[in-house]
Amino acid sequence: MTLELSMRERIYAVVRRIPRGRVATYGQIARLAGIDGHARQVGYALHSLPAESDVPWHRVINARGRISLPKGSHSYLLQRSLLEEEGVEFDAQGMVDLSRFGWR
DNA sequence: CGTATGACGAGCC
DNA sequence: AGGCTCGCCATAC
Repeated sequence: MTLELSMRERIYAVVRRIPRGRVATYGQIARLAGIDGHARQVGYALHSLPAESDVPWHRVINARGRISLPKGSHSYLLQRSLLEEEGVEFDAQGMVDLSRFGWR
């Protein structure tokens, strides 16, 4: 077995630690996974995640507190409803207050 | 192996 | 406020 987890596995491991009702940013995930500066790779890893994964991909949003998906797309709506089910609130502009819902 | 791509981010206009 | 540029760097092809 490999001594070093692949970048993807490290990313998933961190995302799995995000508690219910909280959100984290791509950059934050990269930092916690020990790959600071790889925010884009975090997005790439989540994008290629199988649908039946146990990774809570919906709890990851961008640094501006917004969902990084085309507004109105199927994925956007899914992510938003999953978060709202957990109690995360969105303002009129589809933005989440990271000071209230951000994972410390 | 070179080029394009992207669920990002910070900065500038 | 909103949009554009540029740096970033693993992946895809």
